[in-house]
Amino acid sequence: MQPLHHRLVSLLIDSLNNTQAAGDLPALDSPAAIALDRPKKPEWGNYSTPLALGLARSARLPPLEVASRLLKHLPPSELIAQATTSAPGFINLTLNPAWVAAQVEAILAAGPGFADFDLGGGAKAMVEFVSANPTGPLSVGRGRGGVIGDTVANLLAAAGYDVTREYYFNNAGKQMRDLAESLRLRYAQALGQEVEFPESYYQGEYLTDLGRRLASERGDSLAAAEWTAFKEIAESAMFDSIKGTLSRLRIYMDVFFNENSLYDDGSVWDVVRELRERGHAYDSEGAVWFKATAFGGTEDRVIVKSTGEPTYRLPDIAYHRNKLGRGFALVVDVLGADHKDAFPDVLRGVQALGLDPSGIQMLMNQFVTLKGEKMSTRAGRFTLLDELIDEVGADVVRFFMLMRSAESHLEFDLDLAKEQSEKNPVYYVQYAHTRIAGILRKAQAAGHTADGGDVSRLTHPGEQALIRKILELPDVIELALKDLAPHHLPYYAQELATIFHGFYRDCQVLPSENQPVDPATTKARLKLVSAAKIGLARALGLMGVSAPEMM
RNA sequence: GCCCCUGUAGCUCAAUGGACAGAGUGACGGUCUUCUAAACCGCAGGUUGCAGGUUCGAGUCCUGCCAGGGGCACCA
Repeated sequence: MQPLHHRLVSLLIDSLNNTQAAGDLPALDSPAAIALDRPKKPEWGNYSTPLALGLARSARLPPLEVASRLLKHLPPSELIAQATTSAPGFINLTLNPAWVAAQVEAILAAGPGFADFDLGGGAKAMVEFVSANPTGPLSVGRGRGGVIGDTVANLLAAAGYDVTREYYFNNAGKQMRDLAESLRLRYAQALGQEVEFPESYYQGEYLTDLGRRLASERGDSLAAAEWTAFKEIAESAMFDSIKGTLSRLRIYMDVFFNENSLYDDGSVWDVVRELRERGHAYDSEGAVWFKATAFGGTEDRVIVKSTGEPTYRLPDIAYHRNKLGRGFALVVDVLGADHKDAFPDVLRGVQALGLDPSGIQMLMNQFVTLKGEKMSTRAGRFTLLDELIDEVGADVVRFFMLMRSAESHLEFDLDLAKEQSEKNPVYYVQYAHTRIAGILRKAQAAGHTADGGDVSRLTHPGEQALIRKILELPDVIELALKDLAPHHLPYYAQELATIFHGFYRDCQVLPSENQPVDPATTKARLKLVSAAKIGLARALGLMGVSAPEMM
């Protein structure tokens, strides 16, 4: 179902063209975008636009005059019941209640695919997220990027993209060597040896546990083993842990991309060679520099150290070229605040290779605090994502991680999250869904069906408001994608739940002893609540939150 | 010192440059022999960090300050 505002904007564009063609407005440059708001006051209709306010100056006419001329040429439409102007120059559109009511059938026909629409045209899109190196279990902070990335992937799929979820990691380098040596020492300790454990090593308890397990399972057979043996054991254990945690949050990656493969296939060094050939890399002080300043950077960057080793920037550039080379029209990098400043250099690198970086977008998320405590993996003073899931469950973790805009700091309110009551917004939304499920169960038991229900009876303000709200979901999806702002989803879900609860209060569906309901009304309302159930379930599903039948 | 993000009700946060800045939570007061009260209704709460500017219109854009977070490596 196409976002509703597409259809309304298209009417306004027609109106603008018609008005100009009729000579009622001079020829003007069409505005780049036509804003459409949902006004607060009922007398301003369901949608309004400041279009005329923007045109007034170049048309040399009062805004209100522009608005009424536009209205005169607004093409007739089944969507619109009334179009008015209001000071200082707004155009207000009221949806046609008959059209609104009829959409219930369309929602029911769409079923679980309701709110899907074609924006991507089947183009390949990738969301790269989590991307933690396998040096430890996932922290709470990683959970935010994980949930955000997975939800953006869901949104892209709903909007007609062919989506790949990708996890980028590096299992070489100093980090992994430190991890291996840390494990070796923990293993030695578990065997009863007195060893000094350097502060720079990984302090986390998970390695102590793993060391003990090794000691009990393998005895001292690893005492003389190479560090690479410990690396393999640790890496495998850490990936098991990471994948396990992600699956508890219903996150499943399509691709685990190893940075090493970019060395194995030579593409890292190809980048250096090509940058040199294009004149965008040069040697200085024994290192190879990327001329980032030629692409708007504030300073040039070392890509190969004087030791001959690449810096992190080089494989990053090679990786992003690789992404584009795999045919992804859209690439979303979900990054933590600590990596966002490196992103522009990656784009410049890709551009320097002669590629178009415009399809690569960044979704930065700020850190998560839990009870005000800062988290640091290396110091081992962090709260594990697994512990948080144990505490509040996957639904609450997902919903809370999505609730704040990504660039805003997220203070995870554990007390509220643990609250299994009306205070918790997750349950508030889920409860609306179970209320509907309850009505449908009861209807079935009592022999009420929606068969032959006439949705044109759905004219009550509570009914109309509910339908209009359900119809907003495609618009919310599009907005969330345009701004890469998945937090619009939990807000929408809460609004939809609120409006449903209001409907529930005002509009009895099934007859009861003290509340008789016309059988035809029951049938029509059964259709409506089924449509509301579809909308709620879809909104929850996009967030990866379950939609329970009973609570 | 420079760059990026954030600063909005007591608290946690929304608000594509549009109309009188909204929710939740907390406080207070109501509504259950219910289509499940995990709900609903009412009431209270604001100089949108500060100072300028841009325009028909600024929480939103620009400049300068202040505060918090993140970065500014031949670390990732």
